[in-house]
Amino acid sequence: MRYSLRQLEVFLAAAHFENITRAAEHLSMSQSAASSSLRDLEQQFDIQLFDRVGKRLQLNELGRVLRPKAEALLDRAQAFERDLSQHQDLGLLKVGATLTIGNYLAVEMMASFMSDHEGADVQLKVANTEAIARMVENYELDVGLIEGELQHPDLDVIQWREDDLAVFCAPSHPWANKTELSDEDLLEAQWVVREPGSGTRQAFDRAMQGLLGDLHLRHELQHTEAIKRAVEAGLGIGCLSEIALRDAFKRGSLVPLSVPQRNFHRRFYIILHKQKYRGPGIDLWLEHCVSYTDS
Amino acid sequence: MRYSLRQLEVFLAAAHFENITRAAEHLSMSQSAASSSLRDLEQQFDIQLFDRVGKRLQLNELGRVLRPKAEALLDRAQAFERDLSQHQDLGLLKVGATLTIGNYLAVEMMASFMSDHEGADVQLKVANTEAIARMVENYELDVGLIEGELQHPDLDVIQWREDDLAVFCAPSHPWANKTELSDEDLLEAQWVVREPGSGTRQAFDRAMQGLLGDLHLRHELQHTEAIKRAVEAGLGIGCLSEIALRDAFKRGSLVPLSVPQRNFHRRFYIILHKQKYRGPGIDLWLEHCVSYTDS
DNA sequence: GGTAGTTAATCAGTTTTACCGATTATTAAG
DNA sequence: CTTAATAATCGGTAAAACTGATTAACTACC
Repeated sequence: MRYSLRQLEVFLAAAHFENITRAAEHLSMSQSAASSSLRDLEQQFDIQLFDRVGKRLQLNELGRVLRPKAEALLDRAQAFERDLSQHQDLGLLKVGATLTIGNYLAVEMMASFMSDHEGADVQLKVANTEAIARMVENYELDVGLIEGELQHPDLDVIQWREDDLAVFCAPSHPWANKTELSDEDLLEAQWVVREPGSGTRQAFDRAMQGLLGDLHLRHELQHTEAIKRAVEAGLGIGCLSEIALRDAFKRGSLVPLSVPQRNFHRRFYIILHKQKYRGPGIDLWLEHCVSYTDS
Repeated sequence: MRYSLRQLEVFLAAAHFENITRAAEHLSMSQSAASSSLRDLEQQFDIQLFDRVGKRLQLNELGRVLRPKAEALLDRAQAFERDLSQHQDLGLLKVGATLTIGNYLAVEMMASFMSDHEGADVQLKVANTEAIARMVENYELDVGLIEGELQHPDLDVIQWREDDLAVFCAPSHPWANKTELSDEDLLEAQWVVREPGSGTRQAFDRAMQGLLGDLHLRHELQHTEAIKRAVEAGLGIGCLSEIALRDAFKRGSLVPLSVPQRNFHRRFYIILHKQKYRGPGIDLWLEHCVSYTDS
């Protein structure tokens, strides 16, 4: 064996930071040790993993090819280390989710996952679809749960579950007892919706095709709870994922409105890096995602 | 990482022979080295992989559980070692090109390159000469294909192929059957040309030396196709690279005009970062550039 | 254009690790 | 009881990994 796991760690940290000094800090070693470790690795095989010009380190073609393989190998090595340690723990699972999923699904999923699997540890990161995808691509997250569609050569995108948006108003709103809204009603309404760029807004825009330019978008807010409170306060009617509204509907603090001629359906997706090693923790999480149904 | 690949090798050899001496021979090391290597591994994790009954080593329960995982890991490590030494893979090649080259040459070059070289992947970025040069300098692109001249201490600028601009008009234009344009004609004409800063415009300006201030530049457009449509519509006469006009001339939708006293010749260049590691992918691409002739 | 700040590489020196040869202890077989 | 086989251990050495300091090349800010 002409290389060591340590050299792999250095390589991957350097690839991640594109900076030897920070890589060394991250691995708790001196900058000179990291530098020579990387040099040794390259010399052993007479290759270059980085382009160097002055102070810059830039992962080159070969480095980009080798990185996923090294990442997978090191993940396996770490899984084996856990096996050796007998702490049959699954390791820390880093999950990313978009806002709606993170607030209304993922937190409970995390809780039930951790109670199902003694010793499991899940870390949740909430961000928008693009940020989640970037972090999964960059090995900063193990799994992503997203709303938006996505196409990426290095990522597996798995259809996960179905979701529907619901249009709703306050119980005191004049339409609270209306059986159905027509397109004319939609045009007349004062809307309180999520900001452009969010997955919920994308789905809303898609559902409103044809009317979009003529809607009265009175407020664009970044948080689902803020939208619910705004609608409760009578500022207009809203449109959010059903999962964010279930409690409010049950309590009666908000009232669903029927809009049968519009399609509010969408899908949630699970994303994973194709070349990442899927240890037992990830496998169990995927299983959990499939079997999980919120009660 | 609290263990080494070497320790894994020792563990596996010992598990195979159930005999440290043989295992040590097999790994070309002393018995004592093998013994302490195995002891270190067990001590690090405070585990026992073997039952020791007198002189005999017997793989125990835990050892039997861990052996297959260790085998799998070491196999992967060896596969990765092969990847490190052979690096036959071409990887993703990031190519930048200016507008004219990108639209009329590079796309077909990419396609034929990828069909010639199984497994090659080329990404194309279209931008102006300065932007391409900056990205090559910054290691964001592996190769640049540009029209403008360039002088840069960190970049290799290689002459690539010859190109000629052509002056042209609509078939319905009064000059469509004129054999030659004089300088007086050029001054009288209504011109539709590319915007300043573009490589095509640089070449045009150079060709028009001496007349430049007095030309009627009726329209300055950023896209070759827009210029062609403007000239077709009779808005004036144009000047673009022949490669952008070949189809239109063949179809007869535009007509070339002869301007023998002016030199419309120019060169295309390949640019590369001097200090960049030129892997097999880049080398193959350069070869492809030299040999490629559009049919 | 000069100056302070970053950064990767390098060097000299030290610590740690890996390894060897020799020895010892334990066991099984004769 | 002796002998052969073997794993563990010990002392010493060579290799490696690492550190701190320095250097050289670049960046960014005046």
